[in-house]
Amino acid sequence: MVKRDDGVGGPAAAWEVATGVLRMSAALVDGVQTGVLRRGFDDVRPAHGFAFSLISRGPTTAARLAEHLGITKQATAELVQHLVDRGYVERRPDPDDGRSRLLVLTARGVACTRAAEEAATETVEGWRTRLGDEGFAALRSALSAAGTSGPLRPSW
Amino acid sequence: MVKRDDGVGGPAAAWEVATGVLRMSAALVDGVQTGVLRRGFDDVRPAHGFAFSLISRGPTTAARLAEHLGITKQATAELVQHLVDRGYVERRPDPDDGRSRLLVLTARGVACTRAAEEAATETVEGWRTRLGDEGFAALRSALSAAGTSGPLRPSW
DNA sequence: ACCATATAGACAGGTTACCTGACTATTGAG
DNA sequence: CTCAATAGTCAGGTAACCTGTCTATATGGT
Repeated sequence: MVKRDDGVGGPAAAWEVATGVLRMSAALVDGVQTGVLRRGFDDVRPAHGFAFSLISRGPTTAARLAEHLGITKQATAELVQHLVDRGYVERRPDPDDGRSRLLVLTARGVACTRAAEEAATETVEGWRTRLGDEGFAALRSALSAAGTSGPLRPSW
Repeated sequence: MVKRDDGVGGPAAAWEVATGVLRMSAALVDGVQTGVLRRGFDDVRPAHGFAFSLISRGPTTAARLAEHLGITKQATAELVQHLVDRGYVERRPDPDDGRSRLLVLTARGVACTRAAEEAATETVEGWRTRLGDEGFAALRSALSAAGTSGPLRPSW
């Protein structure tokens, strides 16, 4: 008689899921990175993508971005400067608060964000091809049902 | 008539899966990190875990570890020194090759590896609780069917 | 047996992405 | 009107990576 390890539960299954998640995430990050590179953006790192994902939702401040990324204001200022220098982001005065400056994407920043979304979609569509519609739908609903929430940020 | 975006395919679904994978991976890394910390190991980073995962499979050399982690030999040497200094890893002469030294886990290294596995299992079991056995099994098989392969290493 | 080349690892030095701490300017509440 | 809180900057430090160079050992061709 087989043990339940071969079915649903047990540490072996947990470990398999853990490594699967890590591999899938690594494959996604890598796919986005190379896809963005292939589209001509060779001066952005994955961490910048997480910054884009906030800024593209509308003008933000460096302080909010720092909280979103989970890093200090100083590190954020450096990251923003990098993006400004390379023409992805623009700083403009905040009409409502003389201390802060609003961060907005330039046209190039929007293009890069779109490139990242396309690359992510490509990678994920590759999984859908392998899984079939049914398996893909199962993956999708499992991911959302697992309820891992919080801001999207680099993990290590 | 609803569009197929609400069913299986389309860019929206792809994006949802992408962010779900990233969030789940981040939650796992975080869960392992805090779980390992709670078990008394406060001087290891996630990257060390990927080193442990290779070394725990049997004695290795720094060169093989470098390739496994996808970093240079120099960075690997530094990482290994860190682990040796803190009593997780031991260097011993390679009987078959006078140039290389074999890396093996100490008792402390084994204990830390086990702590990481326990923490990972805890985190994954949390998902199983939310998903139910059926959803969890679906997640498991989707992850393995997606066929993302390659060595387990940090992605950014 | 010998030499050329490849490989394992160490040493020196540089880059960068983060950190802490101290500072200025502006806001907002009592 | 002051005073604490907040947005951002400046100065300096740390650690994890990098490239380039070196020695010692191994290996394959002549």
